Amino acid sequence: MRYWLMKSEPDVFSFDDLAAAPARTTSWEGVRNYRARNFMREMAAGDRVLYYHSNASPPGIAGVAEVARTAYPDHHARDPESPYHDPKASEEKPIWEMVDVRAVGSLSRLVSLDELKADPRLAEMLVVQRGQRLSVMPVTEQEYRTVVELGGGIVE
DNA sequence: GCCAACGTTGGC
DNA sequence: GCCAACGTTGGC
Repeated sequence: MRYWLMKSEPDVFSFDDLAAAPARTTSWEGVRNYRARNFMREMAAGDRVLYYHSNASPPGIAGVAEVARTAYPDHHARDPESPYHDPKASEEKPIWEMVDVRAVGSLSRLVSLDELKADPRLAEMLVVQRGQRLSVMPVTEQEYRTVVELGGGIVE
C-alpha cells in the first residue's frame, strides 16, 4: 500500500463534504497538472490519502481517505460547460484522468501546515516545501503515520 | 488582495 | 529549443 496527499479547498469540497457524500465517495476530477495526474495513475485501490485543506485558515490535514477506484478518464475535460474543460482532450485522447476517493475518517484534530512544518520528522514532506503547489503528491508511510499521530488518530 | 513560485503557451 | 508573457496555486 502506498500513501498520498491530496489538496482540496474546503470552501469547494471539504473532508466533511466527502464524509457526507453518497458511499462517502467522490470522483477527484479537475486535476490539470501532469505530475499530479501521473501520481494518480500510480494509485492502487486501498492506498491511503491524507486529505489536505488548502486556501483554508488554517490550512492543514483534516482527514484520511482511501483510493476507491484507480485512474480513469476525466470526462469533465471534454465538457465545454465545465470549469475543467480542456479543448485538447478527446475521447480517444482524454489527456486527463481522475480517481475515486472514499472517506475513511477525520483526524481527531486538524494538523495545520504550521504543525507539519514544525515537526522534524516531516521535513522532507513535499507539502511543507517552499513553492510546492502540486495538488496530488506521494507521502511516505512514516510521514503518514506521523501525521495521523499528530492528529490524535482517525475517527471512523 | 498581494505576490512568489511555479507551469504553460506561443512567437520566433 | 529558447524564453517572455501569462495564468494558476495557495500561503499569508
